[in-house]
Formats: sequence, C-alpha cells, structure tokens
Amino acid sequence: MQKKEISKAVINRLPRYYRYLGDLLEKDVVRISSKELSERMKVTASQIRQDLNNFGGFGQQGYGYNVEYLHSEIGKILGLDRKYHMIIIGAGNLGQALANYADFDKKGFFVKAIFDINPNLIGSQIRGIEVKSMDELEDYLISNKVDIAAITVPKTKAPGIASDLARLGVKGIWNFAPTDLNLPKDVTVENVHLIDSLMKLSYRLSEKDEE
Amino acid sequence: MQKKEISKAVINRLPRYYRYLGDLLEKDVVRISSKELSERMKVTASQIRQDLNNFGGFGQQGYGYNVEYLHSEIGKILGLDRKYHMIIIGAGNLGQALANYADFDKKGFFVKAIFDINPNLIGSQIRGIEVKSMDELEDYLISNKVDIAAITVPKTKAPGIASDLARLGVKGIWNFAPTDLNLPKDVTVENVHLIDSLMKLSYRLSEKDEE
DNA sequence: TAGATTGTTAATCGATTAACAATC
DNA sequence: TAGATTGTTAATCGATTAACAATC
Repeated sequence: MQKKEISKAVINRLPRYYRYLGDLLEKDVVRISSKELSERMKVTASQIRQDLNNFGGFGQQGYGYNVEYLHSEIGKILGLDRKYHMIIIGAGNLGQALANYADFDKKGFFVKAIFDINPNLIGSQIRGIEVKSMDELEDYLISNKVDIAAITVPKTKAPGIASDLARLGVKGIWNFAPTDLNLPKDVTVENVHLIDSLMKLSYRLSEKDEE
Repeated sequence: MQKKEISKAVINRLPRYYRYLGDLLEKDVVRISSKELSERMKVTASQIRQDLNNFGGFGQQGYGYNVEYLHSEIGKILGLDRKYHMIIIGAGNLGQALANYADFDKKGFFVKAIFDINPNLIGSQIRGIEVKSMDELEDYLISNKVDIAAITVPKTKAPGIASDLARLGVKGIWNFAPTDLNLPKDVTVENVHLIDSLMKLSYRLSEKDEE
C-alpha cells in the first residue's frame, strides 16, 4: 500500500488543532464547524478541511465535527495514544526545567532518568527523577527501551552524544543544542533552537523600526 | 518606497544561515560558495542564492561569499547589531533556565529583570538578575524601555499578562505558554510551544512504526 | 583570458484557497 | 424537506528549483 506523503506544513499544524480542540472540550463544546474553528484559529475553513482529510473524513455534512471525537482522532494521529519513555541528557538549567515540567506526563511523555557529567549533580533527584552519570548511559539504554532523548548539553558535545544515542537504538531526539545533528534517517530529530527563535523575533522587531 | 515583502519561509531560514556562517568563521574559513554551503546545510544552492538576494547581493561572481562579511550582514538583517532589553515573566523552572542561559547575552539579548507572584522568590537573584513582584511590573515598564518580554507563566495567566504588556508598550513577546496570544498587530509574538514540538516528534515516531 | 560562481529570470512544483456537488 | 456543512476537485497562488547570461 503506497502511503500518501503528508506534507510537513500539515503536520506542523496538527498540534495546534489538537490544542484548540482540547480547549473546546474543556468548555464542553460538543460540535464545531470548520468555519467556526477557522475564525477562532485565524486560518481558512478550507485549510482545516483539507488538512483533516489527509487522514480521513472525521466530520459529517450539515453538522460539522464532534469535538471529542476529532480531538481523540488527532491525538491518535499524533501518536498520543501511547506512552513514551524519555530521558534527558544534560542536567543544566534547561534539562532541569524540562524534568520539572509536569505537563509532559499528562500527554504521555515520561521522563525516567537524567544524565550528566557533573559529580555534584549525580545521585541527586529532580521531581523524583534520578540524575545519573553519563558513564551509566550505555548500560541504561541496553536495559531500557528509550523512545525519546532530550539533549540539553552544550553545542560542542551534542553531535557526539546524539551519535551514541542513535547507535544504541534511540529513535527520537529532541535537540535543544544550537546545532544541527546529522543522524541516520531512521532517527527522528526535532529541534528547539531557542536562539534562532529569539533571532526571528529581533528580525521582526527591527523590520518594524524601519517602516 | 514599496518594500517587497519577505516570505516567512525565508526569515525562518536566516538564523540557520547565521549559525552556519558563525561556525565557518570560528574555523577561519574565509570564503564559501553557495554550492559548498548548500552541501553542508543540505539545501539547494539555488535556494541560498535566492534567499540572500531578497536582501541584496552579498557575493561576487567567480568567488562566492566572504564568510565574515556575509555573517555580519545577516546579523544586521536579523537585528543583531543592537542590544535588546529583555524581561522574563514567571520565575518558574523555565523562566529560571532562560535567565541562567548566558548565550543570549552574547547575541545582545540582556535579561534585566524577572517577575513572579511567588513571595518566596521575590527579592532573590538569579545570575545577578533580581526577581521582582508582579506588582512592580507596571512601574518597571513605565521607567524602562523593555524590548522583549518572555512569558513563562501557566497557560491561563498568559493572555492577560500579554495584554498588559502590550498596553504598556512592549513590542516583542516571546511566548512559552501553550496558548496563542491575540494582540494588536504592532506587537510581535514569537511562540515556543514545547508540547507542540514534542507532539511533532511523537507523530513522526508513530508514523515510522506503521511502516 | 578561462574558469568559477553569482544574480536573476523562467519553469516547476507544491500548498493554499475557492467552489460546489454530495449528503447528513 | 430545506439548510448546513462536509469532502473533494479545480483554480490560484507562492515557493522552490533549474538554467543561464553577466561578470569577477
């Protein structure tokens, strides 16, 4: 079966749909039309229908979409109908912040261990999650199936660590280091480049100054 | 003068060019052709030339681009030739991590104050940056020109705080709360939705499982 | 000069929007 | 049934890639 390729633009929009539908669900909204959702989200109704129909027909003519059903279906598409075993490499400020962020648990992403080289941190706990030595990483990966590794180490160390993780079977890398990681294509890398994000903001701020 | 609109796709790529050129600069590479850069960055040479020519001709036929010059020019385009006064709203884990992240300073983004409602945090310092009470925010904004406010408060509080910031003249919002902010269009919002990022990762991981 | 590589125009490709028949 | 709204095809728009003349 030739699976039709879903464009990256569509995938990028899915979490936002999921978020809006989750909000509607909390407000006990039962149904919503693509038109109404489009007004809230400031996109075209056409785009919403087109996007959703990449994955199947979730609506009903004359009625619209059932919020609970659509929310749940998008959740499944996003892979949120299972749990993920996550580890964090780097127990610095950002690593600790991620470990402390309880909202990931709610969506099924469970941080099970944090790794660092700093002897002062090794052995301590963050929200009940143990900080282990980097020396233990390989053994840990051999005895535990890790789905996602968040990398929050300095730029220079990230590529080497990422290669190790890939070699040891980690298929998902959530990369916070300000560098690109070149890994085998069976490994999925999702980048969060905070400094890039800040630069986009400064671009738009200076653009306005020039007007 | 009718300024030609630069597409969002181009702007999103600029920080990445800047990053690669910075790396080349550190390695003392003097010149680079669009072809060579395209191989490193895994994009087409055509795209690089097309992107750069939105802003002017920075290269030379038969030679390529001078790395230092191009790096500096892209820096200017991104607005990195000036300093930014930044504050952080929310001294939780993420807010503290951002405050501790010294790399922003290097690019000209200076965190001058952090605001929170937690009495246990107010008055303390993070990397020499004072945590102030939210009650002081308005006065602070009146007496200081703040360029960028990073919002790291819970989802429910973010929209109200963002409106306050906009009303008090803040033109740049770096939003980490998992919600969209609807603000007047003279205010620039850059979102960092970590949970969305994680969902994109889980989408691609489950997509692979299905193959 | 000859070779290399840009800047830029033209061609292609893909994504978004519009339109409307199908149908609840 | 009549009205509403989807699912889907067609039209438009924009972004990417290819090609090449200009020129260093």
